[in-house]
Amino acid sequence: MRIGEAAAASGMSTKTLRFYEDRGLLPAARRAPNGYRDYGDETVTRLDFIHRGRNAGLTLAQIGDILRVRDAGQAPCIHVRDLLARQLRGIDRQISELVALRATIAQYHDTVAAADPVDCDPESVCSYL
Amino acid sequence: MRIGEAAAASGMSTKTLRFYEDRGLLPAARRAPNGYRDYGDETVTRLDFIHRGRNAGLTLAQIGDILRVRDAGQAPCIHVRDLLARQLRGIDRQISELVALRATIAQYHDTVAAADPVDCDPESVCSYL
DNA sequence: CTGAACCTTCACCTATAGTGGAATGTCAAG
DNA sequence: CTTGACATTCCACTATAGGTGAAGGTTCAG
Repeated sequence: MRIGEAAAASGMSTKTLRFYEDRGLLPAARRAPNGYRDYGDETVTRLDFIHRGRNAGLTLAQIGDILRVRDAGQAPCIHVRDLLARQLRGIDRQISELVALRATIAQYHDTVAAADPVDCDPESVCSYL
Repeated sequence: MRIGEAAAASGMSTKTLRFYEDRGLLPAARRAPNGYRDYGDETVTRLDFIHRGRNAGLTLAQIGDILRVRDAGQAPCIHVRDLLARQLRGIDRQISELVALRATIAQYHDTVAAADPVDCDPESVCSYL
């Protein structure tokens, strides 16, 4: 698969794929005889993982750490295990922050929804927004 | 409470507090006769909320939206309700991304932890990190 | 009276995550 | 055999977020 196809399949630009390679999120791609990058299907899977990580608010650096650990696969040392444990704790913390925040916002929402919602003038700027 | 105390109480710099005021996350502070900002305890609570939001991965803009809606309190219009509903959906999406990611990472972690973890040479750079 | 803490304004900084553009190479279709 | 779509590298530039620094001036406690 050429870079354009991989980009299309993952909803990213070719620029972005080369950029990810440069940042170590994608391994240096196999090359066709003409020098073009030649990707396998696993690259699209990997790009989806990156995409999900981004959506979840992880930085490229964090995602890169995880991917590199996963790539290691065999012969994991104790430091790798600890890195993953730290990532898990960080994500757990982030999830519980979000859940708490969600509860707070849900409460505001319920209060607002319970009151008879007055439709304000759509022409004027809503003073709360 | 002066800005320095509020900053210390919330673990931020005075610069940051003025910056938040500028961005609308803090209301324009009451002023002492000498022109110094004079904060009440609720400001520290508010700063903590901002802090938690940041930790959860929300942007200042998102946090600001929530705070402004909360500040509105009375007379909420339909747009406010919709904004809150959108925020909730966004946060739900973010949470589910994180939960999915957590599962994936937990799986890597378990695999690694199951293997007999060899401690690698602490002097050399770990090739996976 | 001096120094720490405050005020404003404006510029600048660092990181993150890309994007644009130039100059060039490859290749399939017409 | 050229034209157009797609590819290559490399360097510069952009946008956004979230601040920080510096200049120049006031206020106040010791």
